[in-house]
Amino acid sequence: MSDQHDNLAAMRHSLAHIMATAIQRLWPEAKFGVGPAVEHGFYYDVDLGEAKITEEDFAKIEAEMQKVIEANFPFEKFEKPIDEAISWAQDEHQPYKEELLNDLKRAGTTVAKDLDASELGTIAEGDSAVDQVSFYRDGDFTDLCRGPHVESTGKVGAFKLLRVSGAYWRGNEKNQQMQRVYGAAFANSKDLRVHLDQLEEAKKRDHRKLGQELDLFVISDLVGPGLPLFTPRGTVLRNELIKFSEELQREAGYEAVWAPHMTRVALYQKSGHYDKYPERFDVSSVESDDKFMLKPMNCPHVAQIFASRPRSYRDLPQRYMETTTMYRDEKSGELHGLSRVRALTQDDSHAFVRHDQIESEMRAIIGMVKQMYLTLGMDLSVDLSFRDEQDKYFGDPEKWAEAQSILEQIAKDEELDYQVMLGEAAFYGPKIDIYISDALGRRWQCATVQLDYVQPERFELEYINENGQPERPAMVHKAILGSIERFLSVYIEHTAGKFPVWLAPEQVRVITVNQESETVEFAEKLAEHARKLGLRLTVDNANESVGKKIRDAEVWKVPYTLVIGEKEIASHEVTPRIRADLQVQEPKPIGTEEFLKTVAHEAKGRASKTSI
RNA sequence: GCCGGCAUAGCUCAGUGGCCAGAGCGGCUGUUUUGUAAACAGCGGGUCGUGGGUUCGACUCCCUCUGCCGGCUCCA
Repeated sequence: MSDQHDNLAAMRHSLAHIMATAIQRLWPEAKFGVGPAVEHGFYYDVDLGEAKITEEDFAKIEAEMQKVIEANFPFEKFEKPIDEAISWAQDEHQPYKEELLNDLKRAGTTVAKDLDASELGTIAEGDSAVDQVSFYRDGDFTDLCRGPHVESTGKVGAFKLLRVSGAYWRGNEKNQQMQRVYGAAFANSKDLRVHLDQLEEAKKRDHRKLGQELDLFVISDLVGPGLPLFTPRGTVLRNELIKFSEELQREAGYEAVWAPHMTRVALYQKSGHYDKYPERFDVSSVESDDKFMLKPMNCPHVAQIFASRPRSYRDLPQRYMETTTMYRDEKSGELHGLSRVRALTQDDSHAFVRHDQIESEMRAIIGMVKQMYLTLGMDLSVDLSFRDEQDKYFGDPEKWAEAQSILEQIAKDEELDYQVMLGEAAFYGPKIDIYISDALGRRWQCATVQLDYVQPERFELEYINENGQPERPAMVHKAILGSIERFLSVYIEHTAGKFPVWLAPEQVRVITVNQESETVEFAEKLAEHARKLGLRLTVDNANESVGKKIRDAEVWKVPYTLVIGEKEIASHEVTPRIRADLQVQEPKPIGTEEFLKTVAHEAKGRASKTSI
C-alpha cells in the first residue's frame, strides 16, 4: 500500500514538472517557485510577470502537457555542485530557485529545519552533504528537484487542472504573490472521476447553498459580511443544538450565567489580551470617556463572577456555562458562510477547580462531548496538544507534566482515537482538541477542552483551602459544539440538509388532497394537537396536485409527510411517507394520535432513525 | 489584508456597443378538486451591485468603491 502511495506521490510530483514544462513552452519568461505533490494532486507556483494564467488557459496547458506525456521523455537525474547550481539559476533567470539554493547553501550540510515541508519537494535531500544538489530533466525542461519521479513522462495516470489562485512565495504574506496552478491527479481515470464526483457532491452540499435552499440563514449586505441572520428554520437548528448541549452540561453540574456583550477595555488590559488581539471591535461611548469593546471571548467576564465573593475549597468546582455570542473582526478575505464569521456563538463553559479536581472535571466533559457526537452520528478523534521543551509556557512545569499525564490517561480510558501533538499547547495550558469527521471524510475541529493556569493568575483568583490559606484555582474551558455557526456549517454538509427528526425545522408536513372544509378542518386539528405535543408540523392545503405537494415536501427534506383525504378522515389512520434515510421498514397505517405521540417521543429521545 | 475571477427579477441563469432587457422556478389571480416527486391559463416583478468616465448611444468598454467566489495569509 505504501508502495502504491509513494508511486502516486511520484506521479503527482512528475505532473507538476510536466505542467511546468508546458507552461515554460507557452510562457518562456515564466519564473518557477515550487511544485510539490499534494493530497489529491499537485500544483506549481509560477510568476509570469505581467501575464496571468486564467482558467481559459487550462485547455491550452493541458494540451501542451498531453504532448509532453505522449513524447514520453525520461526523467533524467543529474547532480551539480551547489555553486554551479546557483549560477545555473542565474543564467536561467530563475530567482526563486536561486533563493532556495542560496538558503540551502547557507543552511550547510543538511536540509535546513526552517525550510517548510512544501519546499522540500524541490530541494535536494540532505543525509549527505549539500555540496551537490540534484536536478531532473524531462525533454526541454530542467528543474532543481530532489525527486522522486516516475521513469518517464508517459507514466503519470490521469489528471485535470482545476483552479488557479494567488499564493505568497514561501507562504509569507510579505513576499511576492505568485500564481498557483492546481490540478487533481490519480492513478487512473476512474479514480480521477471518483474524486471529481466527490467535489461535485461537496458542492451540492455546500452549506451556503443549502442554507439558501432550505431557508436556514441569510446574509444581508446592510447588516454586513460575516454577520449571518438566522431565519425561523435555522433558529430551530441552533436552539435545539444549544438545548441539548446545555442539558448535558446541567447534568454535569454546570449553572447558567450571563455576561453583557460589551465591556470596558480595562478587563482585557488586566487579562493581558487587549494588545494581543487587533481583531477586537472597539465601542465608544457618547456619555463618558470610557473605552469599551465587544467581547471576543467569555472567560475574563466569567472570571469576574468567580472573583465576586470569597470562595472556600468546599465551593469548588464552580461551574459556569453560557451559550453566548462573541465578536471578532476577522479580515474580510477570511469570512466564509457560517464557518468563519464575525459574530460567533459558543456553548462555552468555565469550571474553576482545585488541582485534584481537574481529572474528574475533564472526564465529565469528555463524556458530554462523546454523547453529543454519538447522538449526532459523527466520529471523533482527538489531538492532545502538549507543551514541548521550550520555555514559552506559563506555570509550574510539574503541574503541567501531571496535567498532561491526566489528559492522556483520560484519552486512553475513554478509548479515544488520539495523537499527542508536542508544542501545540496554548501558552496557558494543555488542550484536548476534538475533531469530528463528516460524511465526506473531512476532519473539523469543533469541541475543545483547555486547562488554564494563566487567567486565574492574572485575575488573582483564589479560594481558601482547608488550612485557611489562599490558593489559586485552575480554570477548565470547554466548548462542546464550539461555534454553533461553524458547527452548523459542518453539520449541514454532513447531513446534506437531511436533519434527524429532533433537529428538523419542520418535522411533519400534512398535505390535503382537496380544499373541502372537512379536509382542511381535519388537517388543522391535527396541527393544533401536534403543537401541543411540541411538534413542528405544517399544513399544505394549497390548490395544487398531491404530486406537486409531495415533491415540495421532498425538496424541503421534511422527515414525515401525511396525505389527508377521505380515507384518512373516515379511518383516523395515516400511512406516513418517511424520508428515505430515516426509514427502517415499509411504513404501515397508524392511528393519527399514535403517530403524533410516536414522533414526539422520537424527537425527545433524539433518535436517529424512525420506529414508525 | 493579498492575487485572480464574478455581480442581470425573490431563486437559478440567458443576453459581449444599437429600438421599450429575457427564460424557468417561486409569488399573485382565476379555472380545476386533485391520492404519494411538478395540472392549465393569466398577471405582476429589474435604476442590469455603487459612483464616475469613454461614446451620438453602455447591461455590454475603462476606472473607483462595495459584496460574493476560488485560493494565499491568519484563526486566542
